[in-house]
Amino acid sequence: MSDTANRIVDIMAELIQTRGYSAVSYQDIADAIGIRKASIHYHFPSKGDLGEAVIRQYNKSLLDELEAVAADPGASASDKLEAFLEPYLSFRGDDQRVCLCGALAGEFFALPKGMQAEVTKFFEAHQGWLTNLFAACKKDGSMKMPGSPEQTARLFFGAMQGALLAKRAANDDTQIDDVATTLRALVA
Amino acid sequence: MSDTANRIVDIMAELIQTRGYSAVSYQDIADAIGIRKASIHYHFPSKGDLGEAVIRQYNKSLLDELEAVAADPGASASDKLEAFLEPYLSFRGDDQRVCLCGALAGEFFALPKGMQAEVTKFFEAHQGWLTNLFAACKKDGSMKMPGSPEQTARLFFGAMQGALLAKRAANDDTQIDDVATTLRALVA
DNA sequence: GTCTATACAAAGATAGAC
DNA sequence: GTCTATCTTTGTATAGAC
Repeated sequence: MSDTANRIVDIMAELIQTRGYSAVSYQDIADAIGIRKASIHYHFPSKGDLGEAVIRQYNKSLLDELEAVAADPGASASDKLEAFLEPYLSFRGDDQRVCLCGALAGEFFALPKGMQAEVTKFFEAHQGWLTNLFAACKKDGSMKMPGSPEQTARLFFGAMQGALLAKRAANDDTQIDDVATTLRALVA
Repeated sequence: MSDTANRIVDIMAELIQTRGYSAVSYQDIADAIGIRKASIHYHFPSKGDLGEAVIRQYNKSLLDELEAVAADPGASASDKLEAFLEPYLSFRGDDQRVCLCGALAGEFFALPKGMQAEVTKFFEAHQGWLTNLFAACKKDGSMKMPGSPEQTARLFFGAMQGALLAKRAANDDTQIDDVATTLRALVA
């Protein structure tokens, strides 16, 4: 992908994470990176094409991390849990973004089908990763947990997604740490 | 509020809950209830006015329920928790909606300031209600809990908001029950 | 690859008749 | 209160010069 295409994807991701997909226009992107609207269409013919590219890059970036930790024999169960939490914790501070796919999930049926499919992948992949982690922990007894591996995965995933929304809507930075701390204690 | 105004608010709520605020137009509403765009402007001069009215009605409807249960001397702590969970559980089935304010939180900075303020109120009121519930339970020992009353409130609230998004994005109805079941077990 | 120019549809909103 | 008609701006997208 060209340098310009990368800049377009990056700024689009940021704009979606702050305002949502429907509210972002090619004009917004053009203004942000100092080119013309028509140039964006050269790289991404339709807005849906761009949206898909944004989600795919986001998914890949996060999943690469998770898979690397999962495959690391030196990483403890706790290390792996922290690897899951880390991206959410990174939204602390005055960051106005939420999870890309969390934002998109809120306007799900306004999205083109191709984007919907990518959002679905994100949810399934992250919940699946957590389920695998907790299933392994259940086997070797390295973590207690409040329900089945899948139930626990869903609780953890949903709680962090919700915490991001709450942090921003209630303008309270401590939301993320509060939920992360409580989740850690549940399996400690 | 007139009958037409009520119908406008109701359909707008449903459209926001399925597609988000930015993706809904006056034309969509007009088509849905069989009137003309201009008629909507008579009742709600601007889209932001309508958005605010929608959130206010949503907030009032849910908070009235919660406050009634909180004030009911015959309601146990468990009854009160169920009253909190009930609106989330109602999204099970083939309902394509999520929580109105959960959807709006995802596109927070695309909203007019007046709407942002109403969304903030929702988050603070519901987390506050839960915090009060758990604080009372801590005093009388009627529930165990995994953290402080406020931390527990944030966990419960975020987890249910996240569960709604996950249910729809992953197209898996069991998400909501799984999370609700796990939460109940945490304080049982 | 980026630009100017433009097409075309849809958006939010207002004026004024009924 | 609802309508038709219209305004103005913005949206996505394409054509074609450079």
